[in-house]
Amino acid sequence: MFRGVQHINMDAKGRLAMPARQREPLRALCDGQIVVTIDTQAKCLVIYPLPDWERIEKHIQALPALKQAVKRFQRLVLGYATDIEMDSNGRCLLPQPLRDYAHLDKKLVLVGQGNKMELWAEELWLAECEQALLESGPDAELPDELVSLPL
Amino acid sequence: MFRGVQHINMDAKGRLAMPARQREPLRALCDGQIVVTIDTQAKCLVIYPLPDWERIEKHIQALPALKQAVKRFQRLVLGYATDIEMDSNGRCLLPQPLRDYAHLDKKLVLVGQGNKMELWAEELWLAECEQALLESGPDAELPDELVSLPL
DNA sequence: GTCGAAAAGTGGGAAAAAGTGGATATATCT
DNA sequence: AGATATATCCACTTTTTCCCACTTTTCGAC
Repeated sequence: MFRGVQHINMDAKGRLAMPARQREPLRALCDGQIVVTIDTQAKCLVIYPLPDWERIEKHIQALPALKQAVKRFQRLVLGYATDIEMDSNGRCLLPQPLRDYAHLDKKLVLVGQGNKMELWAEELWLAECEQALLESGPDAELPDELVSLPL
Repeated sequence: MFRGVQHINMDAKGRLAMPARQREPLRALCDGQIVVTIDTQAKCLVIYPLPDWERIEKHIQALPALKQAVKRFQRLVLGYATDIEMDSNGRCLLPQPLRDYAHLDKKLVLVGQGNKMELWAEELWLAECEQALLESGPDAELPDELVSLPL
């Protein structure tokens, strides 16, 4: 399981070192084989262990492709999905198109989400946090699903 | 499986170098034998490994050809479908009619879609992305199939 | 608290592979 | 038969990949 918020750096070649905390889980789950794609709802990337992604990919491909909105969703999410492997130093090389989409430069934030991780440009992550706290904070009106959560 | 968004160049002779990432899959699946045809719903080309295309071709041919709309679909998709082989350098020569249909000039984008790939003029791809992000982005009303996706 | 060892993070460089352009040979058409 | 167009091959340049070495941090022991 992937947990925790970690600030990490991407080097000049576009390589990012997986934090030690996530390395062992990654080796165990997928031998360092991950798939990175985009989140269409936010300017960030999502990182799946390869076997998990393959299941999700099947779901997405099974959708009715004649609906224009569905087809476009498939194009983005399947299109950007990229196989990536950790090198011997535990680093991953992110292809330019993915970096561009999420506006990644040097300072990044890796956010555990249980079965997957999210990768943000630090600046965008801070903005997202702020916004999210407005919507989930003390003065917010929460949707029903949240109100009834057994925390 | 074909994955990832890759920006590539077509040279003056209309040749395009398959990115290294896709070459091994292509050699394994179809020994470099592919079929390229048009997507009737978007101004792009689709690239299939030959054996996959042969299955799809059968399906299309089996459709009721007396329906005008079906017949016309067949004409386009079967008509444009062209056998292409990678040369010794891993390059493919795209016939003029296919280039014309998708408005391909120098800068192209190759988009993996699992079992097939799409080939776009860079300019049109960017426009398509923008449109798709409007329809699947943060403010979009998503169709039910997408809302219920377990990502 | 400080020192030391080990692990994690970082940068750079050399070898290999991929991409690109051009040249020569082959086929086709007039 | 000549000329044009097409295809195949070769050679160079650029990029990518892989690996090594250094710095920094963390953890543990004294």
